[in-house]
Amino acid sequence: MKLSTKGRYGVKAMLDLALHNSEGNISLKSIAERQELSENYLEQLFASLRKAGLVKSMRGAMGGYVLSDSPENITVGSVLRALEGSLAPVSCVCEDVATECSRYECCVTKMIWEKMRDGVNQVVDSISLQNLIDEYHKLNKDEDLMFFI
Amino acid sequence: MKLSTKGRYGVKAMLDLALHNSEGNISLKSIAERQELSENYLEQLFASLRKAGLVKSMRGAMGGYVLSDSPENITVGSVLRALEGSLAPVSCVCEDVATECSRYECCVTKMIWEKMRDGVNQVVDSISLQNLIDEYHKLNKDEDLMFFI
DNA sequence: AGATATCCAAGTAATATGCTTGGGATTGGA
DNA sequence: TCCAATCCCAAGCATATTACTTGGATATCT
Repeated sequence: MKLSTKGRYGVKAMLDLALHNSEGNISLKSIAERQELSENYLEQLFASLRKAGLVKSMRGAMGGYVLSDSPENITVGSVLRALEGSLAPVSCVCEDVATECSRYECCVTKMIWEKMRDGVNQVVDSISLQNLIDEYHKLNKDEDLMFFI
Repeated sequence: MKLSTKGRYGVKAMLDLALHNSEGNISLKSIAERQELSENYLEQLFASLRKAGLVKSMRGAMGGYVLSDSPENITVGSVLRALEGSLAPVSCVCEDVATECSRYECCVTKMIWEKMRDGVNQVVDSISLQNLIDEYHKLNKDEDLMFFI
């Protein structure tokens, strides 16, 4: 039950963006270089993040992305769900597009999947980008690399 | 971040086994028929469950499987981990074989994955097969089908 | 005009999933 | 003693998913 690279890269990229939040538009090129990710692949991730309203984009020279809201108001959960879809462990209890199941009402195991879904959501919704920034500065107190995350 | 069919089928099959716990050896054939699963595929799942010590097997005619312990003492978590491996969302925080990472000590996002892992484990380890049996009887109070789960 | 960006749609190699197939070994009963 | 039922084991395999790459179009600043 692993996250795909979309979720992992997406959180990294969003934290990178948050750490450079005051510097205006941030290009995917610079994020890709700092985090050692494929720029073209990041494009796809940021298309989803933009559609989810988490980032705003500016095209052209000096263009790039900025967070749509302050880091305190963007949770890891919203980033992950924007990129991975529902974090439910089975599709029948997805918040977005729960797949139909004939015995939905009498399914015993459904209770498990719902609790797992809620447990995961509770964790990721309680972590904001600001929490990650704070953690970052705590870990990198001396050497301020602003680099690998 | 979905479970594979191994985890889903495995929980269903283990609940089926628990519901027939008093009837001696239960063949995969009968479980496969009741739950509409592939018998051959179930063989693979039960190989893992047996290695994990969750079921005991008896070969030959009248053979089959029984739970190794009472349903109260077998958790959904142990079943899922036996079949899916660690439920950690990324491999660097797997309990079993965490993959190496050069920046393990200074990784900011690691905190997220650990919390997700712990959150999921807490949920699934708090649900026993007996809890599912109780739930089953509650939902099927009138018609006692002993069939679909 | 031209460099630097985002945007968008396909294409693709590698990997994982969800089984099936084909055997072998063990056991209980006729 | 034989045979049917069962677990056990290793491979094979079609399909789907993943993790990108490629090739372009469009917008913006200098």
